[in-house]
Parts: sequence; structure tokens; C-alpha cells
Amino acid sequence: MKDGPDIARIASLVGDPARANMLTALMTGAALTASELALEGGVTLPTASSHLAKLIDGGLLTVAAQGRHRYYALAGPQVAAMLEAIMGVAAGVGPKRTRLGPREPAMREARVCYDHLAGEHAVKMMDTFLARDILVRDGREIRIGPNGHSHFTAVGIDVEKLKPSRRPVCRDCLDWSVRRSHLAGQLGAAILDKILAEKWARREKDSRVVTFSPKGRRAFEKAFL
Amino acid sequence: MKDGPDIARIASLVGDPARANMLTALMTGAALTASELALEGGVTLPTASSHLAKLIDGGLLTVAAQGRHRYYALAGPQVAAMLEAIMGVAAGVGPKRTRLGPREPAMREARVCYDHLAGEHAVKMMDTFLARDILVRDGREIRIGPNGHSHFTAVGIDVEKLKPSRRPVCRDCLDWSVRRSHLAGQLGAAILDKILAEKWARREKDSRVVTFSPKGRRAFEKAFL
DNA sequence: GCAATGCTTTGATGGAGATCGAACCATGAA
DNA sequence: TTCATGGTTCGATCTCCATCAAAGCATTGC
Repeated sequence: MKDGPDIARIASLVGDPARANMLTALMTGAALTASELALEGGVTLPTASSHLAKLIDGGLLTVAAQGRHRYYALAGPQVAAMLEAIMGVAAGVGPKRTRLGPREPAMREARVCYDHLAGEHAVKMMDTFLARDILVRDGREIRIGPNGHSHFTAVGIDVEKLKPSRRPVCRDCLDWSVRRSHLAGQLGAAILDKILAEKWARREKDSRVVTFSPKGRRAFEKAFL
Repeated sequence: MKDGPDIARIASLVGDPARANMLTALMTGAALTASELALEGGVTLPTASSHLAKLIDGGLLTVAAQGRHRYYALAGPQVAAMLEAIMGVAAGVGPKRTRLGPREPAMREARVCYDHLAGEHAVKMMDTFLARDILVRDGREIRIGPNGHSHFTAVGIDVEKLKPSRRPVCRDCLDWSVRRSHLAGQLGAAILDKILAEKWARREKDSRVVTFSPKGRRAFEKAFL
């Protein structure tokens, strides 16, 4: 009856509202201090501290001490992918949020998911990649396809440089707003970097929202759609 | 501070051990009755019933009444994907978090998954079947391939006898330890039956572990690998 | 040295929910 | 009808854990 990895332990860590809010706040990929996270979680500092200790212990967070600050961050892309997957289910059955806040539509359109792009744009991009054999599905894995190398070098992303690491180059990540896959992994991160570096879009302050400029959007569509 | 869908609600549903075990049991894709799930969860029937009601309410499960039985199943692939993602994180932190008990490696190697074989052996078997056209993938489905009938009759499994039922003959089932597919469905069950009937392996008491004898292992490899 | 800031630990409190026995309801069989 | 079986509901108990105030460390700045 007790099979496999301890899924209940992990899930119950995410299952507390205060912790869930903290984790969501960290989905931007940024590292935050304990006080900031206490604010995000809506609890006092001692409570937050206790929660953070549990998240660390559970392997969901990492912490880096810097002077008298301690910066907390998601432990890795796997954790981010898991959170997105949970959001996917939650969005499907959600207690139908009475009224979606002003930031919600923007979130659906484009947002940061840990270190890569998510939202409608990202899903469309993924579709294009697969349709044009820039990426190919191979069972559960995703790989660079026949047309991949040429395409990415054309837009200025050096795929070869991504190799020397343990992290997979491509990975699919479930998008809660669209309920379909978008691209994560090293390549996904590189593409987001590119978008921000070219100033096609900018990140909203203290939020996961990514806003494209009109020109930037055209450039993005030309390059990736 | 409250971004996106209510992730805590969903996660806390999975966060209870009894519910987590039930959900894990349903990862096979099969539908189970309340009593079976009570057993899986390690709780009494009333408790299980309460849990199941919550899971239904949370949108993680669906239920179908059939006579005086009620069959519970995962609400959809999104839910399965979420559980898989959580397992990924849980397994990722496993090695350093807890020393794995003595049964854990054995579980990875071979275990019962509902009514069929899972674990490394099962995944290898599935690979072989697909490589030799004993089974073939047809979109999402899996079917008996050109070399299937001859192969299975050769090892003493009558594929034709499996037909008259609603349950699919072949089905793939995601393996948490290897993160790849193994064979479920009627055929998967028949193969496990064969393995146990021939005494190539035996089930450990009160556990899902399946232990092969040295001779049995060779016979199994000869027949299916 | 002393004070101030950032964070953690301690301790006490309260509340949510997991659990089970027993009663209850529904379906199918005799 | 009556009995048996599969499930749910009820009620009472109990354990766990989220919470915060206050005290305790640790690091920086003066």
C-alpha cells in the first residue's frame, strides 16, 4: 500500500495556503528574502520562517545566506514544473474565481515560469516548433528536430553551447492557463533570455507577467512563430 | 499575493497519505471500487468514503455507479500528469532525504501494479515487445502487432481468450521508478498470471514486491526479453 | 563596545480535519 | 418480503500543525 516516492509529503508541503503563496511568488525565478516571503504568504515572520524551514527540508527550496539576508529560491526546474502542473489542475476545477483580477488576463498571455516563458505565446511557439520539425517528440522526451539547429542559429541562439550540463535541453511543461505544453529546459530558458535581451518584452515588477511591446511582439512572432 | 488558481486546495487534497495512496493506485488508469481503495489507502471504509467525496469535490476523481458498485477513476490525464510531476520531485529528493528501506530497490526492480507487472523488468519487456513488433503503438493506443499472436501462443498465452470483455487488451501504464511505460490491460494481467503460475516469481506478503527466482528469471527473460 | 536589523527558536493556543464505530441507505439475491 | 453486501452519513475523539508573541542569535553599522 505504500508505493513509490513519498508524494503525500511533497504535496502536503504545497498544500498549505501560506506556503503555496510563497512558492507561487518564487515561480518568477527570483530569489526572495524571508521577510518578503512572509509578506507574500500573508503571515508573520516567525510563521514564515517555520514554513521555509519545512520547504527546505522537503527539498523544494534552496537558501543562500548573504550577509544578514537569506535568499530563498525554488530548488530547481522540476519543482517549477510540478507547481505548474498543479496549477493546471487547479485552474480546471478552480472555485471559479469570482472575478479575475486585472493581472490575470496578462498572466494568461505571457508570464515567466521559473526561467522560461509560459502562457499563450509560449504554447503557440511550442506548436510551431513541433509543426515545423524544429523540435520533435520522442516518446515522453522532446529533442531538437531536423530543422532545429538551422532555425535557432538563424535567430541567434547557439544550441551547441547549451550542451555541457545535466539539465535537459528540452522539456515540456504543462501550462495551467492553456492546459497544453510549452517549452522548458535549457532551450526554453535561452529563448526567454533572448526575448528579454532584445527588449522585445519586459517583466512587470514583482510579478510573473511578461509584457511585449508592439514592435517586440512582431519581432518575436517573426523569429518564433 | 494571491496569483492564479488555488493550488493549495489541490495540493492539500493530494497531501494526505491515505488519499495519496488511493490516487497512486488509480494511476494505472483502471477504475477501482471504494472498498479496494480503502484497502489501498490503509483506512476503513467510512474514512475512505469521506476522502473519496473530497477528491470528487476537488475534481481529481470521477465516479461511475454500476449496480451496487461505484467505480472511481482519475478525472483525466491532467491529473495523472500532475501526480507524475509530484512523484518526480518526491523521487528527486528521495535519495538524500531518506535512506531507502530494504524493499525500495526490490520495488524498482519488479512489483505489482494493480494486476500487472511494473518496474524495470516490466519496462524492459515493453521495450522488447515494441522493438520486435509484438506490440505496436497506434497513436495513444497499443495493439497486438504482426508478430504478437505467434509469440504469445508460443509462450502459452492465448490472446484470443482475452477478447470478450470491455477492458482493453493492451494499455500502457506510466512507471514512476523508471519514468517510462510498461504494459497494463488484460494482456499485462495475463502475463503476470503466467509468471506467478509458472512460479518464476512470487509475491512478497503484504507488499507489491515481486521476487524472481534465479531460474524463474532466466525463464522470464527467455520468454519475454 | 553598543545598538539595530534580519531571521530563527521557543512555548502556548486554537482550530481544522483524519479517524473509526455504529447507524443508515441502496441495490441485488433468495 | 427478507437477508446480505457495498457505500455513505453521523458523532465523538484525538492528533497534528498553523499561528503568533516574546525571547534568542547573528550579522552589520556606529
